[in-house]
Amino acid sequence: MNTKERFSDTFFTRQLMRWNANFNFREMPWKGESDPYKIWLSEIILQQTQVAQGLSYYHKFIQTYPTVSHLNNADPNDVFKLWEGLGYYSRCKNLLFAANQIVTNFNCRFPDTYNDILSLKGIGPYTAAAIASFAFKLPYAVVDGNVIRVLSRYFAISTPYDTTEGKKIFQEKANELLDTKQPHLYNQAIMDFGATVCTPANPACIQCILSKHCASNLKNNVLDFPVKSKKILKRKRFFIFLIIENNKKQILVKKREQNDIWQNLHQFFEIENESLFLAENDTLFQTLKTQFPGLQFSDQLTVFDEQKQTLTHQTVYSKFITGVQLNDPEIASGYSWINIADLDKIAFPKTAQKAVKELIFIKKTP
DNA sequence: AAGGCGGGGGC
DNA sequence: GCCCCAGCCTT
Repeated sequence: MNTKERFSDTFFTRQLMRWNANFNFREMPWKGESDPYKIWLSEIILQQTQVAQGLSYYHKFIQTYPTVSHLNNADPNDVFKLWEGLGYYSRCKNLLFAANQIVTNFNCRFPDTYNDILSLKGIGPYTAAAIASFAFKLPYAVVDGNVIRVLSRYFAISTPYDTTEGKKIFQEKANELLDTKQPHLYNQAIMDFGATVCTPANPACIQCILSKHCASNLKNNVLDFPVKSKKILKRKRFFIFLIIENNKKQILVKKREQNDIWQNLHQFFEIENESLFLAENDTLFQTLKTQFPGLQFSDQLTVFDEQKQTLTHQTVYSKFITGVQLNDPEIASGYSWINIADLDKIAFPKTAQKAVKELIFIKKTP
């Protein structure tokens, strides 16, 4: 083998496929699956989500909605309830939208060309390539976080991947490297390789069968790759949620429809106010009483639960307060009453789930 | 082109 | 604390 061949694309691909055949012991339920519906579900669930985190959701969804028709006929609230806790809730909304696209535009049959798959809501270049290759053996190369990491290190690509130019470069490189005769095996192989060998921190370069030809490893700067251009700014949010109860064991809630976090999930009566949040309880309760004459605050006004949640772009602080009733119905416009016993049928953000659980628990214990 | 979107886990 | 994860949509 001459030098040119050793450092060629075909060398990379051949070595990777060899690793896959002999040393890839990663197991996942959808591996080798050919039902495009199941592959689609697994891919949507795993967008920006680690396998371990998405696994139980995959099983729940397959069991509850075994076909695209089941999903399309479902009550959206039930689907969101099943998605509850997984995050990135627009994925769930788009899942429902796409299920309808498949039923109405494609006569209930999952589309079998790259462009038709790409036309479905919530499916971008990565997911379209994954479904096209895994379900239909079509020659499209996936580019996900794993692929970007492996390629940027092996070829020492220093173009930031989160730019238009970077995306183009990585996609083109991935296309060149693809084993077009067995794209499903190749795509699975490179992602498994990234997830188990060429990991973000502490990559296993010592045992890596590609390390002798890996440009960044040869320069001893593996951890400088991949290169990213933007830094995420984080802002703080302070929410006070009043758990307003009537004398029929009902709680005031509404679905979050605004352009904000937790769209399509539910919330209690919301007050977003930093200084109020940070105030002492006495001051907080006193201010609430004067600012909301339409509410009636009991003597046992208490902070029921307090939470801090770290999201990608925000740090969210939440207080849940009980002991509040309604004087003036006007205050509650946009909200509606729900039986406490039914609170577990609708989806809430993770940060509210402790409060929800305790509410239901209290209701059950007289 | 840039910004927003959840929650969990590794270090 | 910061970074990453089988990315995508909207503006």
